[in-house]
This record gives sequence, structure tokens and C-alpha cells, in this order.
Amino acid sequence: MEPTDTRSRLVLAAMQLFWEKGYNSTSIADVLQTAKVNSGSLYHFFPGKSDLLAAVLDMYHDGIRQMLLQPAWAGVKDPIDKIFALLGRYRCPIGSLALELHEPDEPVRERLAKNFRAWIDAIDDCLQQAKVRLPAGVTRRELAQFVLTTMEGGVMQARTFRDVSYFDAGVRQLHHYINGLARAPTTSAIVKKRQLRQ
Amino acid sequence: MEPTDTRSRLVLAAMQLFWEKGYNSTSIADVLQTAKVNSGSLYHFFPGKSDLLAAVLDMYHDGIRQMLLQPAWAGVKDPIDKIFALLGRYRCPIGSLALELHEPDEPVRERLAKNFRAWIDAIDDCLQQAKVRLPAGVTRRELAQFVLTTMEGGVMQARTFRDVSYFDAGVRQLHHYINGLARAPTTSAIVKKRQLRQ
DNA sequence: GTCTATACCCTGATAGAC
DNA sequence: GTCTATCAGGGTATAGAC
Repeated sequence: MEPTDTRSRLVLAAMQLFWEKGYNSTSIADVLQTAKVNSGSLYHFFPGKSDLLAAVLDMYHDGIRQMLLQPAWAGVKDPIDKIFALLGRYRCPIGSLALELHEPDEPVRERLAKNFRAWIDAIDDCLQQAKVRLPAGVTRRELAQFVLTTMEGGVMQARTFRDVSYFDAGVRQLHHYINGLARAPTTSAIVKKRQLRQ
Repeated sequence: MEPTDTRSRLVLAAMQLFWEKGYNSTSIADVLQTAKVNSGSLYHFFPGKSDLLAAVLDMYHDGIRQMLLQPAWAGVKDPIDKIFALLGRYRCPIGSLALELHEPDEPVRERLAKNFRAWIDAIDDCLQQAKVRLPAGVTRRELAQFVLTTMEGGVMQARTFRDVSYFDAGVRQLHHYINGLARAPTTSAIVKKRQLRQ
């Protein structure tokens, strides 16, 4: 398993192409050409195209911490800020794939869901850390899902209008919402005082 | 132009199939079979498949008031309630198409945007009617966009998780957000009093 | 405007030698 | 594990008589 063995080259090429052109518009031939691999080799590793997609989704999932969260959160302490650091940097690449596939086969669908869940978990963690600043009535998990909803919906609108500001506007609204919910970052001592006051 | 002329049958069949199976997974042959039309006739009316899609999108756009807004708003007076009546009933059929097409040609993209804009306009109208109940700082248009963002993002998540409750959860969060912004429905007299008080 | 037949291409996938 | 050559099928679109 060298850094550029055949299988890896295939998955990497597929990842890139699926991202750039979408799944349907990427042909096996495209992947072979980009990866500089021959047809026979691809089918040695993968039974078919959708298995290649599954491998790509696995790679996304496995890399989420190291490749996405860590760099986005470098130097960011406040958990709420972390959420928006994430939104500021990424437009969840999985989302485009998720809707492009109208009825994905089960292995693929599972992996899409697994990726979504990983994003929601990451945001949920942030909210958990900001727990004391959130009012009691807030369903944390649901709010975490809502962050992802905003991200996905924003991506879709931005793409259709060919204008990223639609994405930004969605994030701004979400920020407004969460700011309205959460108290400003404070030390736990101050928070406790506030809680007592209510 | 009878009610079931060839062209209409084609557009209607395409609309139905694009909705059920998606655009890519619907073949021309599928459309022909459903519409009970022959290949030659289709190409007499439409240069190609994407032109058929454009016609479908036009039909969606032209029907938005009569077929979507009117039935959803029957008996609903409060403008904020109208927004959620819409969300309660529809899952914006255009959204699925919008992301399925990774890079739609310009005529199609324009029509997708036009449809989105029509939805945003409808929601914007509601917000406009509820204007006095919204705080001054709210960017109305952006909030209207955000409603659509929630809708689209919710559709995507619900589909991936194969669970509509993800959509419902998004709507609930949005409701929570807007409730936090808007004052309760009141007569204009009371509203005026409140405004004076501030 | 409608019909049948069909061209033509690109797709995913396979065969089988090396 | 890798290579070349190739298949079978379905896709969009066309031809040309009626």
C-alpha cells in the first residue's frame, strides 16, 4: 500500500471528479483517464461504479476530523464560533451527491447518512459544550440537524442562482437565530449567576 | 389546443416522471410510453430532452399560484401561518431537480431560478403582510430566502435518512426562529399601541 | 403532425492473455 | 494485478414515408 497505489489513485480520482462533475456525469472512462489506470484494474478492485462511490464516501467519512474539523477549528475556542467556522469554510461536499442520486442503492445511501450523521455529531458536540448558554427548551440534536439543513439548503440555492451570497445569507440567518438562543460566551461563574437570577 | 393534446400530454408525463424517478433516470422512452406518444412527435415539439425539462419548469412556475398557494392558503388568514401552511403541505418539487442537475444548461438553470424566486416572492409577501410584527432589523427578503433554504435542506436530509421527520424538525426550528422574531398576531390597533410603547 | 424503423454513440462491464 | 480489445445494452436523436 504505497501512497499512490492503484486503488488509492482510483478513489482519489473518483472523489475529485464526482465533486467537479457530479456522479452521473462522471464516466468510468473519466475516472480511468484521471487515475491513469486501465479498465481491468478498476474492476479488479471494485465490482462496479457504485462501489467506487461507496469507497469515496468512506474516505470522506474517515477524513472528516483530520481534514475538515481540525483545520477549521484551529485557534477557535468558543463552541458556537466553531459551528460558524465550519459553515464559513465548507459547503458539505456530500450534499450535492446526496440529492444527485435520486434513489441510491442501500450501501451508498447508508454511507451518505453516515456522513451526514458525522457532521451532525460534530455540531452536536459544539452545542453540548455550549450547553449552559442554551435555554432549557432547546432540543440540541434537532438544532444540530438544523445547522446541516441550512448548509445543504444554502448550497442548493447558491448553485441555482450561481451566487454564493445566497449561502452566506442563510448562514447569517442561522447565526441570528442561534445568537438569539444562546447567551454570549461567558465564564461559567457568570453563567451561573445569570441562571440564578432567572 | 384541446385539454389532452400531444404536447400537453408530453409535458405532463415528463413532469410526473421527473418527479417520481428524477430527470436522469427518466428516459425519453419512458416519457413516450407514459404519454402514449411516438418519438417523432416528441421531437416535433421539442429539440431535445432538456427542452422538455424547460417546459416542465415553465408549467411549475405558471401553476404556482393556482395549484400551490391557493389550496394551501384556503382558510388561513394570518400571514405567518400561511408560510407554515406552505411548508406543511409541500416539499418544493423543484428542489430535487435543482441539485440533480449538476450543471444545467442556461435555459434550464434560468427556469430553476425563476421558480425559486417565485417561492421566495410568495413568502416575502407573507412577511410583508406581517411587517408590523417583525423587528426593524430583519432583512425581509433574506428571511424569505431562509424559509426556502430550510425547505430545500429539509427535503435533502429527509430523503437521505429516509425519514420525513428530519424535514419536520427543520420546519419546527424555523418556526421557533420566526416565532422568536415576530410578535403574536394582533389587531393593528394593539400593534400600534405596542409600537408606541417601545 | 404522426408514424416506424433505425442510426449512432457512450455507457458500464467483461474476456482472457500476460 | 495489469493490460488490450471488445461486448451488449440503453440512451438520445434522426430519417423519411404517410
